[in-house]
Amino acid sequence: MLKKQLIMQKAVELFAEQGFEATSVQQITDRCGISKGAFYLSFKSKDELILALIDQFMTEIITDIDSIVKSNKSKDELLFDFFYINLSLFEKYSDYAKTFMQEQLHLIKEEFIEKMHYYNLLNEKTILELVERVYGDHVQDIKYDLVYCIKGFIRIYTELFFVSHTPPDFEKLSHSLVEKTNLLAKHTKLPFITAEYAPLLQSPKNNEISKEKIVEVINQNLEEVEQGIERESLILLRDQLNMPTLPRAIIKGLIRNIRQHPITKWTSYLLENYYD
Amino acid sequence: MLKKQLIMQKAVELFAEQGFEATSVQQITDRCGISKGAFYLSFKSKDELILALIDQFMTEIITDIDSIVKSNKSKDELLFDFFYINLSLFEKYSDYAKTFMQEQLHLIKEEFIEKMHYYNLLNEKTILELVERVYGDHVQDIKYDLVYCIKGFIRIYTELFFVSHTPPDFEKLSHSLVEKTNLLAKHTKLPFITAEYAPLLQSPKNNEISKEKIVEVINQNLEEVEQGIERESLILLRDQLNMPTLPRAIIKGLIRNIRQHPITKWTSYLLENYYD
DNA sequence: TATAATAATGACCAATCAGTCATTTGTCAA
DNA sequence: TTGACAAATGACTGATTGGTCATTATTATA
Repeated sequence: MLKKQLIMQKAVELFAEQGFEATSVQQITDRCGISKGAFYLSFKSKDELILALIDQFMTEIITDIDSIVKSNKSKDELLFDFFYINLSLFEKYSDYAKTFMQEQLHLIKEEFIEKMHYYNLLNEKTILELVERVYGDHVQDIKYDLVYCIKGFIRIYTELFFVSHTPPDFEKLSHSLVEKTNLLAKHTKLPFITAEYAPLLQSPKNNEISKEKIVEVINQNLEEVEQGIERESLILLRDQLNMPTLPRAIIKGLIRNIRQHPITKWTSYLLENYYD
Repeated sequence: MLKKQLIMQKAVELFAEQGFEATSVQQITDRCGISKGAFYLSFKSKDELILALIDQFMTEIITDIDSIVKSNKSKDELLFDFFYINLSLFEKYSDYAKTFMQEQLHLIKEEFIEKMHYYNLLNEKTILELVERVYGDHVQDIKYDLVYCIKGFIRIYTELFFVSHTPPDFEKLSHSLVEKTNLLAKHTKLPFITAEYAPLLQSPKNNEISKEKIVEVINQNLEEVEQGIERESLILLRDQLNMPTLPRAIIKGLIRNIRQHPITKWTSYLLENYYD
């Protein structure tokens, strides 16, 4: 399990430098100081490594952002924190971001694209929730537009940091983006994304978080998490999925218990959105 | 020369589908219905093909957009037309856009990245000129921010079209983006990109358009353009670069003469910016 | 220390690639 | 019809790839 993490870490470094088509398994194992054969003890194939990296990166980002949006911060703080965390995460995981954060990047294999698509929709849902929380019903007609403007802001300023190599002032940028978003929210009269585009955002075909899927993820978690509050909470939560008996407050509390742990926080995100 | 165009056309199709790392020369020649050897009669290497494609796409886009910005349209029309043309061009050259329009895409070779960087800076300069023309001195402090917001808008809505496969309504979107840009231009008080970022935009190291470079491009044009107004204009303009004698009005007129021709319009762009 | 079980190795394989070049095909004028 | 030249071909090469597997090294157990 430790070896696996080492490979993923070195691999994403190389991918950010060269792209994964251009990075060979040999290069990865060389940088890890292990043999080529050892790679295939951790991953069945190079593709599986890439899928694992996408999962690791996207679940990390999405849970942290969703956590901010769902926190009980004031409306004023909320938008600022959202931008600030978002930008900070992209900096922290800049190797991942460089490798995967291009929407229609050449992920060649359909499998990769689908996965990114799925995570992207989850992310859009979170941003939509943010907009609704911050601006309430006043922005009903323009909320989808706001989601895309926010995405556009983040995209282009992140790119600026990647290209310019200047030390980023996330504080200043976040304040600036809050102002811009507020301006658009208050004055926009001509939204572009109206009803006909909305379905894209509202959980299409495979965007749904199913009970079975969550149970699967929990069982996976249980293999990796030792004794402790998290483990107990996981087991109780799994039982609740199959046979609900406990009151909502308790369930909420159990979800809270697994919010912080790096292995289980994705599960808490899934559950939180399952019970909404 | 015709063969070269065929190869470029089919190649960019395949690149948009698979990315160029994953596309083999054999695949390209198969789709063209020619042999592999014939490819190397038109291009010295696969890399040379990619560089040629970047040149073709970026010069096409940049000249057309710059042409709009430099036209004598009213301020009201200008911004709308800018968005409309920009979006239309991305649709027209969607295969190119899919392949190249990802800023930090894995163009692996330093050479590719540099080229894209260069063109990107030219594009930013054009957008800056647009902002200055439309909003005048009122936006002195926030103009660089506006440039990036405009880029962000275009980026994210283009992506939306690429992903959603819905028929795009450029008219509606352009109106919407005009409104958004106007809002930001009128009310923004907290710009992010101030003096310290500005140098990035103001013709750095290799962003300059040199006389020698233009002469080189003109000589290349002359090999491809037959007799006609364009050819005569090119020769006169080349002479003017080496030994200026004619008044500005005449030079402007000569540049106009080569504005429309597909082969020479990039030259007209270079000259226009050389004489500004 | 001896034995079993697991972890790690790297030579090897088949497939694929960009690029080459001897050969063939096509196209002229004489 | 012939011959000279250019255009086009595709079998071939050497290098690189993802992935395998017989062998070796390491660790744990008795």
